[in-house]
Amino acid sequence: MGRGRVTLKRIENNINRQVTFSKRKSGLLKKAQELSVLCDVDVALIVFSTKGKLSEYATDASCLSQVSLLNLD
Amino acid sequence: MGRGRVTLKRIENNINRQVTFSKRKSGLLKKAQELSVLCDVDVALIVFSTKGKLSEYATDASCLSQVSLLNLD
DNA sequence: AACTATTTATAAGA
DNA sequence: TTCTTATAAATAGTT
Repeated sequence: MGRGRVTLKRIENNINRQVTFSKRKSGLLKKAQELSVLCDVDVALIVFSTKGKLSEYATDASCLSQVSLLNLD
Repeated sequence: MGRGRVTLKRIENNINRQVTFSKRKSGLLKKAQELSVLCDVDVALIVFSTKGKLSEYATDASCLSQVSLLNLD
């Protein structure tokens, strides 16, 4: 999307990678929420960074609490 | 997207809900994979249906194997 | 952090 | 239900 086509390859520039991460993480969370509401299903999504869990989303609280535990190891 | 705007509300028509579920699940999985590759992070995504786990995705195999176990309860 | 040109996703339709 | 197409939504590069 945007001004150029996406190349499925690690973004080497640290700044650009961080910016893209922030933008796309938001988009992914939104899409997950939409799928859940529109189709009446539970969704669990966890995005890790090299330093640990950064973001999570789930429609079912109990499911999320269980999934979250995975990152505590 | 598409021919009309999205209304964040459960799709009541069963056929339409199934079709939308199939399309959007694919899109969500693709986006999750892209985020992982572009930004070099691990992502775990699970989509449940009322009848059980339907789809999963994770960049880290060990993470996925653990997450998958959650649905066996 | 905002903007906007374009790409991508997708709601309807065939 | 797989393919097409018009259009909404996401977003890459820019400011």
